Formats: sequence, structure tokens, C-alpha cells
Amino acid sequence: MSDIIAIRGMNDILPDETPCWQLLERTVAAVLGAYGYGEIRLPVVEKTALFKRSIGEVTDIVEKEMYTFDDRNGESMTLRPEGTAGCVRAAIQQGMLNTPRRLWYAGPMFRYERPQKGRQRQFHQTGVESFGISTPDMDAELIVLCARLWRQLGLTDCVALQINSIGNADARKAYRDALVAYLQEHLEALDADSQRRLHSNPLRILDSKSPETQAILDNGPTLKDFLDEESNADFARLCELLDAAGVAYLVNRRLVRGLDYYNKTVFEWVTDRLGAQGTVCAGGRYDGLVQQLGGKSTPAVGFAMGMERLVLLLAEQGVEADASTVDVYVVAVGSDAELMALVATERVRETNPQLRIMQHAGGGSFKSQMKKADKSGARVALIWGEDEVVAQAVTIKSLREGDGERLQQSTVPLEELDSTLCAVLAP
RNA sequence: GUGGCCGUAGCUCAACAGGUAGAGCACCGGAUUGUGACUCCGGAGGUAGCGGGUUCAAGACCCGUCGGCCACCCCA
Repeated sequence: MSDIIAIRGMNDILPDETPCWQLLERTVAAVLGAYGYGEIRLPVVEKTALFKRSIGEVTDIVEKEMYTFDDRNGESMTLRPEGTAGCVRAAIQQGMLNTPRRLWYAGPMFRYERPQKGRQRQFHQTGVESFGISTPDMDAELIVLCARLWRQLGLTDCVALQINSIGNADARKAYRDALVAYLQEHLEALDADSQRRLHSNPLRILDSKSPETQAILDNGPTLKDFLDEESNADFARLCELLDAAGVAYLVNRRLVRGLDYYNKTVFEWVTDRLGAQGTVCAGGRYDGLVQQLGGKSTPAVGFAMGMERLVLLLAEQGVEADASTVDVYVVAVGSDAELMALVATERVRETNPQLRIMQHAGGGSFKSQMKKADKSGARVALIWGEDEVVAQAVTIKSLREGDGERLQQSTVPLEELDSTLCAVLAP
């Protein structure tokens, strides 16, 4: 094998897998369309400062996971590690925030991490962002939209919704201080990671996987008790709306998100079918981010879903996407036959643009070409040889069980190719 | 960044106190005239990830390195 291979964690998605991706992408686009969201296409590279200012300087993403480099002018650029920052930047820059906006985007994101199941360095997210609406009906819409998507994909049974409110900045600050003060007293008993996070990102300790740490937290201050009145009211309303819509959820008071810009409502759709990577879709409010990035104060909510993880879930659930690529395979032996086949099939493509017709290339015997026809998965073979050339005709042969009864094999004049083919392929 | 397991044909995998490699699938060809699938026969395909070391001899043992998978961390 050559020594020039793909970069670690940046995978090829092969023809075997793309039908599943296309099914997912089609469904996502259709659901978002059904709620009136507009697609926005964003650059993959942005100025490094954008991510530092939005995601947060002390997050793992910014500290050690970004693909950052200087361009030829010496300016620091970064391959986007997530989509919200760029979307907010575009919304501000393009003057889109004078009225509420519902937007979505899809594409590759980049994070320098060790690859494992459901995680790679180049991965794909579809993100949804809503600007200009501060009320919890907006939060509910996003969640209800997700639920519809899972239903359409057949994933309802394997994902579960967790929600929480992390309050406004003041409430979080107050809680953070109380939490740090409490944990300081139990420093010895905390796991090593949590000790480290105590100074960098104490809220993250809440979802530590260590049972000992969780036990300590049980007796500590809870975020809920520090929430501001508005956050509490909005959260209650969100629950009410979800109940009415029949969307089941679990209130997880220890749910916090890793990115600095979140406030108030946060949510996560999780699964237990993907090994260590439980989160399949997650988001929340970020009412302060637009202003923080230089726009006028604008409330916003959004979420992103991990496409690789959803593809894995679909596969795990046995969801089958139609993988066939060919309806008709054209066999032609001899140069006159090849010529007649080319002309005739081009004419068929003209009148039946929806038909997927693969013309054999590269010569070979009838036998070898028929093998290719069978392997292609086509339902029908069109056959040209010396006899057909002389007779100005074409042989049509069914290759599949069910179709065999309709027509096994027959030779018809060229003029009848179109009508005969349609009759054989009719559902 | 840390840890565990792994790296033999295109793919999935074997073998053997250490004696220079094999199967299945896939691929190509054939089983009398121009026809696929099932069957049968034949063929091609590997500098054993790479580099060192031990040995008369290494794919097998040791070291390093690169890569893969899974987990930690973190996140979608």
C-alpha cells in the first residue's frame, strides 16, 4: 500500500454507505422545510478569533482541539469546530437580525481528537438556529421538530430527551461560586479530572462519570436553587408545551453543556446504542452570543446533530436505504452493435430521464457482459449483437425473479424498445 | 494527551516448540453455437504496515515507529 493515505480521523464515505447518508439528509431537509427553516451555507474556515470569543477560551475545543494555522498574510485561521459561531457571524454580517430568523446548515466540522466509535476528526453536523425569539415556545418548537425527525427516521425508540435550565449569567455565576466553595472542602475525594475542572470549568464537574464525585455532588448545592425567576418560569412553560405535544423528556438537573455561550434551556438527545458516544443531538439557548460577537442584543436558540452518529444509529436499527443504482444494463457485442446500442439508449434516456441505464463499456463476450448486467442489480438487460444489428432490433431480457413472468426474453424492432421497456419495468 | 487490543491477498480470517504462507468471499477465464444467478474446473493476486534486533533460520520472539479499533478526557 502507498504511504500516502487519508489523515487520521478523516474518513472516506463509500458508495455502500452514501444511500444511508442520503436518506438521512433528505429526511432532515424535508422536516426542516416543513417548519419553514431556510438553509444557509457557510465557510469551513473562519478567523480563529471568532471561535475563541464564542466557544470560550478555556474550553477543550479551543484549548486543544482546533485545526488552526496562519494564512499567507499571517492571519490566524481555523477549520470550524462547530457551526453556531459561523452562523451567528453570518447573521450579523449579512444584516439578517432585524426580524426573527430560522436557519439551518449542514457540513463538515473539524476537531483534533482521538478517533473512536462515533467520533472522528472530520465529522458532519446539521445545525439549526433561531434568532430573535426569546420565549420558550421557540425552544419547544426545536425539540418538537427533533421528535418528528426521529419518528420519520424510525429512531424514536432509541433516543431519549434530557432537558435542563442553566439560568442566566448571574445565576450561573452565583451557583458556580457556591459549587466551587463546596467542592473545595471535598477536594481530596474528587477524581483527578474534576479537581482540574474545579478551576477551569467547574460546572462540567456536574456530569462527571465518577460515582464518587457524583455522590459528593448529591450533598452539594444544586443549580436549580440558584435559578433566576425568568429562567424558572420559561423552563416550566417549556415542560408544559412538551407535555402538550406528547414529547417525553427527563429533567436532568446535572445537564450542562460544554460551550460557554449557553444559557437557560439546554437539551440533549441521547442513546445507549452507540458505546461511549451517547449524545446524538444537543443544543440550547445562547441569548448573549450575538451581542458578544458584535451584533445587537438578540436572543437565540439552536442545536446540532451529529450525522455520523445518526447514520450509525440507523444502521444499528436496521433501517435500509435503497442502494440500487441501475435499472437497465446495456449489453453490446461487436462494434456495430455498440454503436447501435449507444444511439438507442441515448434515445431512451431522452424519453425516460428517470431511468437509470448503465451501458457496458470495455468489450467482452456476451457471457462476461451478462455477468456484469447481473451484478449491476439491473432489472432488465438490453442486448445487441450481430443478429440485432441486421434486424434493426433489440433483445430485452428480464434479470429478476418477479419480472420473469412478465417477460422472459424477446427481440423487438428498435421502434418498440421504448414501449416494451416501459411495460417490463412498470411496477 | 493517557490506556487496552490489533496490523498476513481487494475483503473476512487461518496456520505453525520460530524452518521463507493458506481458506472463504470478491476478481478473471472455461464447461461445443450469442446470454447472468446455482454447480463444476482452472487462473491471477501477498517484499506478512514499516525499521531495527535476537537466531543457522522470524509473519511468528524483542524494541522502536506508523496505522486501526475501543475506552478515558471532551463532545455532535
